[in-house]
Amino acid sequence: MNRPGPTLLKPRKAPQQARSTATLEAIHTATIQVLLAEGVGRLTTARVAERAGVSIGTMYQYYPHKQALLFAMVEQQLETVVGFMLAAAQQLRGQDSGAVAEGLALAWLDAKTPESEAFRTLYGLVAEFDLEAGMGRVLEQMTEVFSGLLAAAPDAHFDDCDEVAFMLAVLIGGSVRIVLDVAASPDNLARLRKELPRACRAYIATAQ
Amino acid sequence: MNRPGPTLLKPRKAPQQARSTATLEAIHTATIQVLLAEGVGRLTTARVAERAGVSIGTMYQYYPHKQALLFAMVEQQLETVVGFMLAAAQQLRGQDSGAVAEGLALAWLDAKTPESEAFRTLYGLVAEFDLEAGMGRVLEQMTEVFSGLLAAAPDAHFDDCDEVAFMLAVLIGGSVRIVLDVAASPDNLARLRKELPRACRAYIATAQ
DNA sequence: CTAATATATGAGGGTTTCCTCATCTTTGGT
DNA sequence: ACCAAAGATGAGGAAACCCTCATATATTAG
Repeated sequence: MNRPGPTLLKPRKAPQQARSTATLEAIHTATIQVLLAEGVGRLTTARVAERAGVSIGTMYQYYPHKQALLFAMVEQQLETVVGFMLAAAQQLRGQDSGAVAEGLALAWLDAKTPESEAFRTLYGLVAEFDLEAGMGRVLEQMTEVFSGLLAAAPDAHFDDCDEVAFMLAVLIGGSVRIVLDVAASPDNLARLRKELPRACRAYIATAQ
Repeated sequence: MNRPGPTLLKPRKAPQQARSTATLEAIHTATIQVLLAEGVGRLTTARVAERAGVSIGTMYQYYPHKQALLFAMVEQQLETVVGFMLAAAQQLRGQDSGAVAEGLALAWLDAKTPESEAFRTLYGLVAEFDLEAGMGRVLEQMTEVFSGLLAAAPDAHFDDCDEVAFMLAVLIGGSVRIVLDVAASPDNLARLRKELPRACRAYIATAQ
């Protein structure tokens, strides 16, 4: 994997006037649109610029190269999800372990479902450079949060809290991802929403 | 997603002499090697040919274009996994539902772990064209097999066998995929191998 | 109003990549 | 030993792509 040095991935400069903020937004949404409409293989600077209604050069005022743009966008999406989950976690603190498990599952679904298309398309880029690292980071963060929540649950004590939290994160993250990725019919989503919380509760119950 | 018509993805011609079979093998392994060493972005016909020790033209004798080669390789990998799981399923037929759940989890792990690198790199291509369809197909097949197995379990009867089977497939497939993808340390694999069967058993137990 | 700064433009150089095709070599049957 | 079919070659045409830079326009502060 030829990951460019981290420095090279940073944006070139931040917008300072309202005008440029809008341009950046346009570029970002255009990127998603192109990705959706044409696929990763046809995601080119020219196409993005055209769809955004800006010139090619404008893009390069803010990002040193294509990769930096994509990296920034994925990074932002990941942060959104993490923020959402942290908020949900606060809501669940102190509840019984079963409720925590169910709540986390539902929260994850709520975080991912609405903009699932955008997520999917962006994750198509994951293989392009070293984004596994970013997603691994998110997984670790989630494990930590989950672990704290389970430790604070009044009803139970676990042998290895981290292990259970890791498994929970993996079960939730994995199943949601796979359904959104390869089988995102409303039907399957309904099934998932109904069964995943139950599965998580069942796992937690037998894990203590 | 600009999926090329299905016909266009078919190999150009099949090898008939031993020599060409070897060349094809060389091309296939070279593809994986390049993918591992350089990443999707740098997977070019020239690089593959060079690594395989054959000429560029030779590749195009068997595949009409790059996509067809990649498509064929992914397809083959998927078939391997399915075959492996079908064999495992036969072994589990007639056992109790808990044992079936555990067995399926372990079988899936065994199918995916050994060549996890090859799988990972190939799945990096999934976004390039319409491979979600292929993976969706596999998921459906697995759901069907799982469902049959659960229905044949002597110890229990489920309200909606298909639903449970679907969820089981999603839990197993998702968690294994995510760990191999983004957190494939030996440590995490050990955790998964220990906890996933337990989680599956727990889910099945509460689902009837 | 003016100067200084921020933002936008897009033609085009240099590179990379895909794939063809005319030509040559190897193989297997007779 | 001979030949038709199978297999292999690789220079190069055509297209796509990334990114720069000299130039032009908009905005803000003083």
